[in-house]
Amino acid sequence: MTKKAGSAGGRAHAVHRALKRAILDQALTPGSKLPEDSIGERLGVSRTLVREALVRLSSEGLVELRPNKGAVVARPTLEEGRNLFLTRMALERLVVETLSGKLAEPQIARLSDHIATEEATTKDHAASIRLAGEFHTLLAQMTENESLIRYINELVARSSLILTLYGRPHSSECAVSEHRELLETLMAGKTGRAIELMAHHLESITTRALLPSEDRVNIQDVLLTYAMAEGLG
Amino acid sequence: MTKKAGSAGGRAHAVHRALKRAILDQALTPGSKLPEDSIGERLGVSRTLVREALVRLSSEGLVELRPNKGAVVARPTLEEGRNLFLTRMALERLVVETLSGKLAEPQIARLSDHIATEEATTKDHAASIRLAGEFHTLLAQMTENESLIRYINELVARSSLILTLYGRPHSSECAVSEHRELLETLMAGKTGRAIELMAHHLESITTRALLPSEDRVNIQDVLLTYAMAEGLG
DNA sequence: AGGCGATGGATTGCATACGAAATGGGCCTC
DNA sequence: GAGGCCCATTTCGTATGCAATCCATCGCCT
Repeated sequence: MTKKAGSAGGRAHAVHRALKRAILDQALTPGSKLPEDSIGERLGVSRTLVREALVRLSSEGLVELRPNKGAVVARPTLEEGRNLFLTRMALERLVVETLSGKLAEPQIARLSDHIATEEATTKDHAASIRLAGEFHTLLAQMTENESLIRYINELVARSSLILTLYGRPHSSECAVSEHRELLETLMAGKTGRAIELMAHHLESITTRALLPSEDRVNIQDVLLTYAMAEGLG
Repeated sequence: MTKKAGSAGGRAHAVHRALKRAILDQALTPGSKLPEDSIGERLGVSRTLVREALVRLSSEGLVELRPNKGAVVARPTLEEGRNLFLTRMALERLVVETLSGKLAEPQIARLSDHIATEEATTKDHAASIRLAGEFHTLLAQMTENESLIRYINELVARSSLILTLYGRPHSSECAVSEHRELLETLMAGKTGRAIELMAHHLESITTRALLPSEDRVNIQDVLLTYAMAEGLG
């Protein structure tokens, strides 16, 4: 009865989820080639389904589709990164406005639990990035605003990409304490303050993680570019 | 040298553009079936390309992909519509903030020209909806913020869908005078005022066009829902 | 010896083919 | 005469095959 493979929605969606997860886990890093053949072979599906998944991923901005030249994991520029966080800020503001003073008890519990998990995860760098992102998508989902949820999901995913590219290795990209503080402010219904917190929170990421080490970041970027050109990966 | 068919990017993109345009022009109205075979036959391409285009369109929220049941032009609910305008407001606010006091001369000319065209187009209802939308996408493009541009484009497109579904037939959905006033406020660099204007402008649409005829709209919505459930379409 | 054009392998672009699910109509039964 | 079941048709889901493109390598000509 039950279909054998990974959950619902047809195998095309399964491929999409697999690739997306691989990218967000940094198993596939920005710039990686994504040949239809090898992926299909590895996942046990035909190129057709891989192609469909790649189209979806490109719509989400996670992969770049270069005509006749194959797909690669997206490699956002630093400026695209800054613009992305600007956009994200505008939408997260709406999330906060929508949720302020309106969180129900189970929602609060869920968020609090999640923050606890974040606090407990200090070792694994990649995991803490993922958890930090999930906190924001969790908030978004509670707005029950479909388009808002979709866009926040996309932006959070791409933010991960950007942080893996330009983020400082050992800075706390998303300070967990700021998540807790935000939650408490939302519960108290202090909308204005919550907006400030969220703005500060996201601005911290861009300034703390992205901009301050501008020269270092540029070096890394340039080196990676040349490495790719030389076929080193 | 030059490829024969409709501009660049491969035929899949051509199919995508064709369908998108057809939907926005209301040649294909919400709920219309979109069978892969007939579309492919009509456009002279195979189902493969049509499928790819439909996947893209579903990513943009313009078509709904029902597994094993075919694709239809999206039919947003009234609540989705309201949420969508909320989201759009948050992003248009960012557009206005970014552009206020920073418009260059050629940009101003371009916008002014466009508004003139809008003013001259009072007869054709569908065309005036399209032009009003284009004004907003034009503004967005001037921010040069890639993600912002993409999302505004999507939201404007879906807004058209919603207006064709729930809009009052003869109300001016997007008052042109408000566009002109907004432009002048942006030129003057009065950011706060510009934000107010944009908010009022979009709120006008939701309240003037969507909400006031709530009973009429609800009847239609409810009836359609039941019709669908009964297989009438 | 160095640059330039040809050639072969790999990979994408697109179409077609085949199996599976849903939909609609006809026939049989009650 | 009405209702339900079965089959035919239509449309989707997926795989596969062929032509076109690109990239790298090698050979050739200057």
